[in-house]
Amino acid sequence: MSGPARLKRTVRLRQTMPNSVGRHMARRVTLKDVARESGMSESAVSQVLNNRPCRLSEDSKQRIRECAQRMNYRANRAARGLATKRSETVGLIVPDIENPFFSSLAKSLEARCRQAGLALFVANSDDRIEHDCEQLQRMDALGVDGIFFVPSNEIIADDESSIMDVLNGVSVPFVMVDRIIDDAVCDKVFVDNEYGAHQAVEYLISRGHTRIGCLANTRNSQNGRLRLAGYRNALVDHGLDFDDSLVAEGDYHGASGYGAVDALLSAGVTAIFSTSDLMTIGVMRRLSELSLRVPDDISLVSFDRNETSAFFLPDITSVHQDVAELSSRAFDLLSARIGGDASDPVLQVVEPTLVMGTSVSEPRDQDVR
Amino acid sequence: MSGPARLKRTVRLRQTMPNSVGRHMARRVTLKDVARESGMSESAVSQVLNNRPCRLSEDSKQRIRECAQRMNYRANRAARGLATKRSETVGLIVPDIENPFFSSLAKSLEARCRQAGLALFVANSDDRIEHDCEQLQRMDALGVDGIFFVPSNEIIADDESSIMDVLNGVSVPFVMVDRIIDDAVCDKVFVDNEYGAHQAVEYLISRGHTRIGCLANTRNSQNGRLRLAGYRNALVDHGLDFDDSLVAEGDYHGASGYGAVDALLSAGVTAIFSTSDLMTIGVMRRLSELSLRVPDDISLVSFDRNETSAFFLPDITSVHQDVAELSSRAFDLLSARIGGDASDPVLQVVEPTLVMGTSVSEPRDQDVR
DNA sequence: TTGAAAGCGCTAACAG
DNA sequence: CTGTTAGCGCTTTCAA
Repeated sequence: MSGPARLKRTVRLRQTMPNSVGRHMARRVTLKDVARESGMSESAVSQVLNNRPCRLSEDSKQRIRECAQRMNYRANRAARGLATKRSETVGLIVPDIENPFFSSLAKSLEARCRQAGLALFVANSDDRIEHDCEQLQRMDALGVDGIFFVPSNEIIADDESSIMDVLNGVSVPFVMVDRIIDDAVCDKVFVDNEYGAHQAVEYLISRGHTRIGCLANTRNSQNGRLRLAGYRNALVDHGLDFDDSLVAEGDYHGASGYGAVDALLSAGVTAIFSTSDLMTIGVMRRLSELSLRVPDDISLVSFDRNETSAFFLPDITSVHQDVAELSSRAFDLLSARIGGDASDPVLQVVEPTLVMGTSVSEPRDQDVR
Repeated sequence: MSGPARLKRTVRLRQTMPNSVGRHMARRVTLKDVARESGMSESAVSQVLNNRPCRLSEDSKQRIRECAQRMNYRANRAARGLATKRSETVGLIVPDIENPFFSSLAKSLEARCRQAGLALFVANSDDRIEHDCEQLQRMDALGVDGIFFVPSNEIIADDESSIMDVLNGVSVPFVMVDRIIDDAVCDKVFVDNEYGAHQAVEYLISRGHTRIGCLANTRNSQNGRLRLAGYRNALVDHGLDFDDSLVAEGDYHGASGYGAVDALLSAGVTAIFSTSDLMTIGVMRRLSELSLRVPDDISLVSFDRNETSAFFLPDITSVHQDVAELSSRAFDLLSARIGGDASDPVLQVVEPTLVMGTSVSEPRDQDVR
């Protein structure tokens, strides 16, 4: 349909700017330039442009401002930061920016920071411990005022020791969000994953299910283990046995959800608790291939709810993590620390809620055994 | 199910570190400290730690390295940047980090940058022109080495003039990605949206469809308009009439897809070309509610393909934008500019491909009219 | 009212 | 082989 000629098409064209070679990049105008141009001293210019309480004649002030404007002066923030030890910039490190939960967190934090006049820079660690360390040090060395940090799962799984050194070496405040390294001494805010799962499963039980499958990422996710724990505890709390064969291992991606369905079905489940949205998508696809309908043939509860999954049919009943609340708490905490608060580290828990959809009904026939 | 007591639970606890007040934040150790400690000059330390070709005795070198290590010295990058005019950091500005296309772009660029020893910081503009300007200036002032810039739609829609000033004032190279401001003088790399849409519609036509609906965001998306143009041109190229009533307006979100379906159906379409994944989700939901099956009752082609939509049933035939290719080109371009390349600005086009799924079949009965 | 001077932490050119 | 010096661009104290 397209010849290979269409591929790798590169157009080299002369743009609007007359005989420009590359883009014209003016040397940055500095404070000194403005000082010279306005006939004032550098310090005077600095004062005025930063609205410092200073006693210069209105005349001089005007002249300075006018000059700066005309010359299109903008302060070099790196230099300013060097002098003031403040950059009005904070960082966020996430394991996977493609994960809707984290991109939503990023957006939410960004909005909050902007309100406060801070810029937020997001870095992706790819869920790799060494990248966490790199980014942490880099942001610190670059002079951000504080850091929101969502650690890699690998860290929590492997060894906490290597990162502790890095963490201790960071010279700005940071708060740990969503995923927690127990030994770290810092503010932490996270969602009560265990409780969320507990609610979900308790609900299924209340609708009459007794053989409930659970799909969880326990291998490399602390939160995944907590969700499984919530599942287990809910069963136990209601006098049901925990049965290994009803638990499937997933990895937070669609394929693992897809692949887990058959085993769960043959174990005779009447409901599935899938502990992440992405996996739920895979589950639904497989169910659909098998011509099983939700909730008529099988009930389904999920975790999270992104823009995409919100449009599924049927509406999936799912555990909702309040990202806005999470961001807001994290922001307040970091903000206070940046402001100099030196009180003891704090642990804050955001409670998830079960959002009702239409993906759950009573089990079809009496349970087999 | 949970008393309000569980909400807003805040635990204030003493952490592992014995009588710490807040987190212990050591003063950052500086080059001077290392110099003093090792009995060498600052410049010597600097040379050694940066592996500069310098002629110091192995002995001194060792001592310096050992000292730096022991004192846990890490260079202040802001200061270094001030001195060297290089930060080894580049920025990316995207309109909406929650949009899977952009988060995927971010991740891809990040990987590419990391390979090259650059850190990538991502900023979100919320598709607001003033935020674009802010972020651009801020990154510039902070001393990044270059910027990947995906402009807000608003810019392209509203007025280009206001941002041109800002763009001209930026003192580091930048490349425009995916969305293009025509007047800007800089490297640009984008996907041929018009051609992608053309392929999609041509394919539908080849399968016998003549009444094809199009769902596009033309109001505030240049790329949306291009996709519509591709649709139109494909029709015309194949001797079909362009019919206004077969075009619905969307906004890239699920709800608009959902809402557009009924009108298209009553206009008698046998196939729908939905120009974005997110909208397609809404379309599918509505079709499903109406008990219309894809592709038996209606054919569907989409644009993009993210992790979520890849798991839909049926597989949606869709126009695929090669994010890896896009990033790679953008990176090479920026990289060259950072390296000093001053040749004329370049325009690069990445061709999208139509990925075959199973969402298209021949129209059911002969077309009505 | 205003400016000079010192310094933030680092690098680089040049002189011993 | 090694140290001194002079900045990078900005802020801030303090003296004039």
